[in-house]
Amino acid sequence: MPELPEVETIVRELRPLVVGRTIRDVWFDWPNQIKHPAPADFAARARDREIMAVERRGKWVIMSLGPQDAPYGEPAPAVLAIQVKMTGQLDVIPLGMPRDGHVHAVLALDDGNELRMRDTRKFGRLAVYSPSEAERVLGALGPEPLAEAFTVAEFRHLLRRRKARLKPLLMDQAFLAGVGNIYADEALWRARLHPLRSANGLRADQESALYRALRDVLSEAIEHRGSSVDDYRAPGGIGQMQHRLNVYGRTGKPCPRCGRPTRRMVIGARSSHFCSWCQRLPARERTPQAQALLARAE
DNA sequence: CATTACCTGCAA
DNA sequence: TTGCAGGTAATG
Repeated sequence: MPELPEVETIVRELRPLVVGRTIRDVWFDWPNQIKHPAPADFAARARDREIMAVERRGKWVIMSLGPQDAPYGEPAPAVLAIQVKMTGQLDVIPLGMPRDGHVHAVLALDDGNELRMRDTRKFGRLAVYSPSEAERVLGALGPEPLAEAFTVAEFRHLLRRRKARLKPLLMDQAFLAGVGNIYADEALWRARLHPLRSANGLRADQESALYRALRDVLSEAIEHRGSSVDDYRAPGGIGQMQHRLNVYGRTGKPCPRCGRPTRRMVIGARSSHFCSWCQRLPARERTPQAQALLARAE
């Protein structure tokens, strides 16, 4: 399930394969995956544009497209934005290679290759935006946790304005861009914080620990090309970070730090994994709702 | 703020 | 055959 490190890996591996190429044709067979503009207009908006750059913003793959050079094309640049969500895979391979039934979008490039998205569950989305539309959509995202400009002081400030539980808050893309279920659980484990803790109830040293934990785990995951737990695969193959996860998907297994069992509980309709000992919830934060959730933990 | 729809594959 | 997995948009 691609989060920041997985999308970063996809972007790095895609970049040398598509930058400088021009999109010559567009095909798709599942219009629901076209987020913008209307599916009927999508191909015309994307066609005959050069891919100038490939970047990541949160969990989005962002391709800057040059102006259309076709006779009646738009003289303005555009942005191709792709969300791979749960099961999307991007590949650049020779045009016309056999497709299985899960390839639902293909961009033909001018070098005889195609950029294809394979997506079993069809949650992935493709959009072509004008630069100002892209700015609006991406502007709704929170800060990039690995950006140099993202300091512990800023993180502290953001945490103190929110009373929400840490787990759903870390996954809120408007709060912080790019963190999903895996790395939220892993960062909380590293920082020894219970997922139900309130953001504005942390001590200063705990705020710093969480900042460091987030940056460390995301950087380490990028070094290992992401976690291939289900369908995630970058253009260069699967990642290796799944072997280095300490709590995610390890329900019942011993905590690598203290040996006590890893527990799993449902918070905001998503599973959370945490150490029953290292990440205790202070008595002060054991509200009736928290107690009820904890009672249902495995 | 919490829940549901979107989807399919696969485990129970 | 049911239900769960989960990122995000949409809805209550």
